[in-house]
Amino acid sequence: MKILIVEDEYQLLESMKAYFAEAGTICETASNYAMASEKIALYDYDCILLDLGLPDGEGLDLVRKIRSLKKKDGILIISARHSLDDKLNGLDLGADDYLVKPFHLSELKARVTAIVRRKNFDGTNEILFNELTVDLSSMKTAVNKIPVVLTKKEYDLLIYFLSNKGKVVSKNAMAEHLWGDEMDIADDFDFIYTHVKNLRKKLVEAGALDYLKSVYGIGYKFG
Amino acid sequence: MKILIVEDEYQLLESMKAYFAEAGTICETASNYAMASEKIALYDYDCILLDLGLPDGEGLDLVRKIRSLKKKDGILIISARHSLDDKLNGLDLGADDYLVKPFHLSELKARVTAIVRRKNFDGTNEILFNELTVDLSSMKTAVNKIPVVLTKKEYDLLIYFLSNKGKVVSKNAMAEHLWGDEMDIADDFDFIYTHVKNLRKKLVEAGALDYLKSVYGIGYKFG
DNA sequence: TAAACACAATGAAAATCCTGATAGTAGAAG
DNA sequence: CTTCTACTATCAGGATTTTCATTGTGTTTA
Repeated sequence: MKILIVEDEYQLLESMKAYFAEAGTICETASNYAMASEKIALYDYDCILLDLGLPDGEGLDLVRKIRSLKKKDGILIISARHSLDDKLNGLDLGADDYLVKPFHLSELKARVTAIVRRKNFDGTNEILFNELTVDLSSMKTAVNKIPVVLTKKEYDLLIYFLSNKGKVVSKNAMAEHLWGDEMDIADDFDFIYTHVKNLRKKLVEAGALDYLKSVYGIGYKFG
Repeated sequence: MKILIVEDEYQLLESMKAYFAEAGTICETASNYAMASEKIALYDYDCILLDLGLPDGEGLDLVRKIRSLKKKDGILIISARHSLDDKLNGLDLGADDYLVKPFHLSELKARVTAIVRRKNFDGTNEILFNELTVDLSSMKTAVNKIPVVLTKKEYDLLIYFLSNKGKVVSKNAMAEHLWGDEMDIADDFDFIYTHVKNLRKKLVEAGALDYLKSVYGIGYKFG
């Protein structure tokens, strides 16, 4: 999972980042309107955590912008303002949820998880695909009800494939989502092959069909 | 693969037929209860797509009939009715899945594929053509019982030719079937020649006759 | 019929992908 | 702190897929 945190208070930004990173989420950050705007235009995120009180621009404009770009990133608005107006405005413009400062990091995470879950999988916390089952809340995977133990990367990979079922995903996009922008796009993606191989092997050995087709020169297509 | 489509709406019937035929599936059709009943009694299908709203009989009776004949055809019920009763009834009587109108053809196809896959899970599903044998469940090919090792594309190609035996297949259709949406608009089919060549070579070297005729300006004809 | 053209087949080479072995790393356990 | 273990990354090989250049074959036209 990959999120963008837009927040100008340095301390808070760092805590949020640390909290999510701890849980294995790829975090990118922006501390002002301009940076946020740029990153949003360039990348896709599972969820954008957006503080409305930015120094150089109106946060709600970002919401408008994201939706006008037809992007499907989840949006969680964070604000110190208690005004009902802002909240309604945000939701009207297409934000998915709203959180008022101060808040507990655990609540923040719960809401982000909820948004991502809703966005990708219709609110159920289980993904079903033929003989394959993935329980998002417990992060357990199974083939025909028989548990399969996946590593973090394998699990992330599987989730990514499942949430892009039927679509061709490029290795660039995969790297982008699973490793964030620490990784140079021009690098080669040998390590992806290995994770794909391991994931495939575990699923097939557990009795699943191999739904993953490689698309020569581009990436993969699942389902 | 061979399916029977039972549907009284002419337009829908034709679209479904076209969609499956394009993918190399053999399609037979019936537009009323009587025709369906007759075909079902006479032939075996991998899957029967059954619309419940027939003019001259109750579709669920067909399900009952198929099962009482101990036939193992897969059954996918299609209906405009949302009622849970119908769904449960159908599944109780032995249907394999249920689809409510309106639906996307892609979903229909996915469900049919799933049914057929389930049905053939441990049964050996073999295609036989003279000295040629293809085991679909294990994806193994043989000439006169002697195994021939094919690559994925070669295998796909062979299956496509076999399921369109006797018919002329265009290179466009081949590309569509073997590469689908993974490939952008293809203006160049050079790679098909290569795969055809490799497949031919392997089969002929294994002792099979060359059943593949090229059709100038269009594509190929197998058998 | 011969020439001109379009399509098909071929072999070789390049690009990409898969696999197994191996080494580095981080966290858990002792 | 050290060892153990599981995970991730890297690498080299071989396999697969695609591209390319060339040659061969069928079709049309003069």
